[in-house]
Amino acid sequence: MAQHVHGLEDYPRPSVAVDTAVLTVAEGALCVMLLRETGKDPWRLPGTFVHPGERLVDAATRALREKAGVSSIHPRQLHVFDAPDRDDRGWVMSVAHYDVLPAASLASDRVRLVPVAELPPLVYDHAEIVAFAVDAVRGAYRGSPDPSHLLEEPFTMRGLRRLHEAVLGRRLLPDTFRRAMLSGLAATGELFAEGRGRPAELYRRA
Amino acid sequence: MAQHVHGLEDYPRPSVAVDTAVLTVAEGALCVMLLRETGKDPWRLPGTFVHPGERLVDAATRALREKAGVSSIHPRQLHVFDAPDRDDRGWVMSVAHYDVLPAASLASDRVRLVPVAELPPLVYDHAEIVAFAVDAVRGAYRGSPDPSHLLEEPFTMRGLRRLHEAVLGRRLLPDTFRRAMLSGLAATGELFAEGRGRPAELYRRA
DNA sequence: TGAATAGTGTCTTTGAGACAATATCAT
DNA sequence: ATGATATTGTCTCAAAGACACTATTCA
Repeated sequence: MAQHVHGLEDYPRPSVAVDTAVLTVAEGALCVMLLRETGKDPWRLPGTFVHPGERLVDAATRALREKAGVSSIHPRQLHVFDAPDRDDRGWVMSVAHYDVLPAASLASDRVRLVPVAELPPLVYDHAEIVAFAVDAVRGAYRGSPDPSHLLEEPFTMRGLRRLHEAVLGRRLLPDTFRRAMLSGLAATGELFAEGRGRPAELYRRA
Repeated sequence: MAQHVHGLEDYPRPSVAVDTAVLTVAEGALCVMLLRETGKDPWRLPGTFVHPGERLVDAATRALREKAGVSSIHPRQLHVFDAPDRDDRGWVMSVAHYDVLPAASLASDRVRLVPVAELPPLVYDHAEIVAFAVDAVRGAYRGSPDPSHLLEEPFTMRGLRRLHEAVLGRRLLPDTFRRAMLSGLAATGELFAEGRGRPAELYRRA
């Protein structure tokens, strides 16, 4: 990479960070993964500064692996938070990212899963980043069945509906939900019985 | 602003630029404002590096005023383009922005309005930025009447429809369009006659 | 059999899309 | 009157929402 070519050395540059809101569903609620450096710091999202030659998505992935022990992640860009005084360490822009992962892959003693409806105070503008991420994920779950692959296949219609109810934060009518999702599903023909009642058919994503 | 505090001085930093796609409607087509430094350079979007303490939106506004003579602009953030080799001068990220302005306010000998359907080759990834901007603007014009205030009030339903047809790049049915837009409009009660035919009612945005 | 759960039938409402009819003006 | 344009009526179709019904299983 050619550094210090004409036009680039004249400007002071900002530090560019990435911060990622990792969302999941745990105990029937949409949760965000938070961590804190020490026991008394406020909660924060995992983030890091971008290294030279690194893509933003790779920086976000690296931060999650190193700081939260999370792998197999594919962060997506949300928004740049650029208030000059947002970070008291200096001029730092944060490119917010988000991703959605199964809660099982977030098991670590370094992190805590917190329902997005009960957020504690977060550093800087991290609460705003969570709000952006929640909007993006809820939008995706309105239109298609489990776009983030939180469920293991195959799954029942009831399981899929419970997941969507957790993500959206509201109850869904079983019949309306079924008809909205069927076009994006493939029936396996297999059945799954759980306790009483008629067994449910098992589906995969189409 | 506190510079060189712990943790910030250790990392080489990228140059952060803003590039803005200014869209408008001219001669019945959605156009983007392009400029070039010299006569033989390829076409480009107006952009600049972000100055210390400056917000991205202010940098974009400054670039448009200085390089294209455009004022009264309110750029909105689209996406960060961060390929490490996207700019041959070095490590440069570009935060893409867009805005929509009346063609009359873009009159300048430094710029050219080009229909987005007939883009010439652009520098770097500027064609991709234009594509992002076109998607955003078309999405906004699908749902509500002239959200970017391109039309002077009051206007006729026909004028509004011609504008939306230009933005979306396809013909719209007069009656369907009218019914889709009426909820976002306020009828003035005044009429406007243009040549033959029944005079059209004049509307304002609701 | 009865309770519980899964799935379907169907009615209503809403809106898009499309075609046809009516209204109002210039010539 | 005739042509041109504006506006409304109405038909069809599809999808969401909601309620009621049928189907299948366990206790």
